[in-house]
Amino acid sequence: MALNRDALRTKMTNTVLLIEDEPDIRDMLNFALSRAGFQVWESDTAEDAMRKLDGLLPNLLIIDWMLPGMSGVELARRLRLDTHTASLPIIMLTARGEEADKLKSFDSGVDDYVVKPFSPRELIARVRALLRRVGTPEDGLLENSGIRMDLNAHQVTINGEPTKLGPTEFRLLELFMNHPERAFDRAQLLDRVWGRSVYVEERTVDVHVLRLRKALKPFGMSQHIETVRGVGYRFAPE
Amino acid sequence: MALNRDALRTKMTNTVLLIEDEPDIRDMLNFALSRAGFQVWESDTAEDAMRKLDGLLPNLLIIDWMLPGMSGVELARRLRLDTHTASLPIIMLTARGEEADKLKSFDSGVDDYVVKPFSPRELIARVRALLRRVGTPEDGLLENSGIRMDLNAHQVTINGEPTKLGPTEFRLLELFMNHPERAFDRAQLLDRVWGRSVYVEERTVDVHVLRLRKALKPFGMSQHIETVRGVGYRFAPE
DNA sequence: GGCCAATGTTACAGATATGTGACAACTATG
DNA sequence: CATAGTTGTCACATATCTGTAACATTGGCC
Repeated sequence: MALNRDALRTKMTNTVLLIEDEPDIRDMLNFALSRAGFQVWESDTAEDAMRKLDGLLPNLLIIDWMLPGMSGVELARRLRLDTHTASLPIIMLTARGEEADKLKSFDSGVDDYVVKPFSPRELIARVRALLRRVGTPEDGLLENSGIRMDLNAHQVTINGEPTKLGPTEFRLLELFMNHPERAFDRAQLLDRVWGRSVYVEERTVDVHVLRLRKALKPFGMSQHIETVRGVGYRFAPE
Repeated sequence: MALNRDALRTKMTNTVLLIEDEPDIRDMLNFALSRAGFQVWESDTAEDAMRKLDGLLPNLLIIDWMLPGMSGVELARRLRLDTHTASLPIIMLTARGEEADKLKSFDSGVDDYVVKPFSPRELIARVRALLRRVGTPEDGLLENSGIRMDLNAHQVTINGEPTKLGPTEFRLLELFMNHPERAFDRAQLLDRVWGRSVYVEERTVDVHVLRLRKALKPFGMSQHIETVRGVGYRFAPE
């Protein structure tokens, strides 16, 4: 848990795709969002937005209800149908305050709804609340050189194939993958994998490194655990 | 073995805990929520709510800003600090429309915010949107890998064949299927399946996992409940 | 090459964790 | 208040992990 908090804090900045045709509002929101630490992409039409969403996905969408061409609601509806974009958090922006609109909006799978005129600070608060709720997708995931550790599921997969690791080997690999390249001596490994209060022989580390290598061997990944002669061991990415 | 009555409260699909001191509003919301298919629990103070949350958790909280004694914001803040309740979705309800309040509210970890007077339909739409975002199924149907749970009917079918599960096994499977892949340790399972006010041995979890596996066995589904050695258990989809 | 220290490897016995069956107490319900 | 079902614990059986020591191999240095 404490780990997750840290992971969130150091997470790279969240990206927001802002889909709004009125330049004034777009600029104002871009300014406010940027100042709040978000990276902002802009689109002035639904069509342009869909093109942008073909590639790397943003963390959240802000969509204006009224857009030239395809409407915001229609865009939201379509995004929900596509598995690639289905789980993107969406906040809808609109000038109309009628309840029917809100309900239609929610029905199309929108996560939140803000009525113009609104305060940028409130919008940002809602953006933050939604991102907090969604969590960053790769949270709790360690990946490097085809080795993936899902810390929540407590599972390791190599090129998609699940692998079985003993508890100690799991923690050992976790440490290595958290600090790729870095070499640890045996004392450090004992400290960080076994814990401070336990006394075990330093050579025991060697045995567990061997066991970890054995587990990675069938996938041809054992060479990633390198020996640093006279020092200890390190994880070597591709 | 002093069992807390609260812990025995049966929980059906999509339970909402409504924390509101004004009887009129409470009744109105209870009516609207019930008609929308939610099971509603009520509290008229933050203190009572906290007591209720010691047992099995509802799916969502609706908290009034103004409460006698501990305020709604303070309650939200406290719930966020406790890992047991930290991830509960919260909607804050308030008569004040001032922006500062909203921001304070969001800062305390609230997911959404609705200003009185509001339309019950909008509130329900927001409840649904939030539950959808969190991953709670709206229709009370959980399905994965051929196992289907009807949370309303309290019934499990595997590939169409009905199965009988004890109450505890049912809640256990419900938790697992709500969080596929994720590994839970025994303390977490006790917390979330038994409720935190109950004290039972950790090994008791093992026995119920065994019983759950036995129930799934005739359908060849027992391998979906995986042991994570040194940690606990997890649900593994196909 | 020969030597030494560092590391790789194996085997194993003890320690831990988990699976399982039995049972008595408890609950709900009619 | 009797019955059928459920619950939590325990004791014992298995399965898996752990640390160590002994021996094998490697790498560097003279």
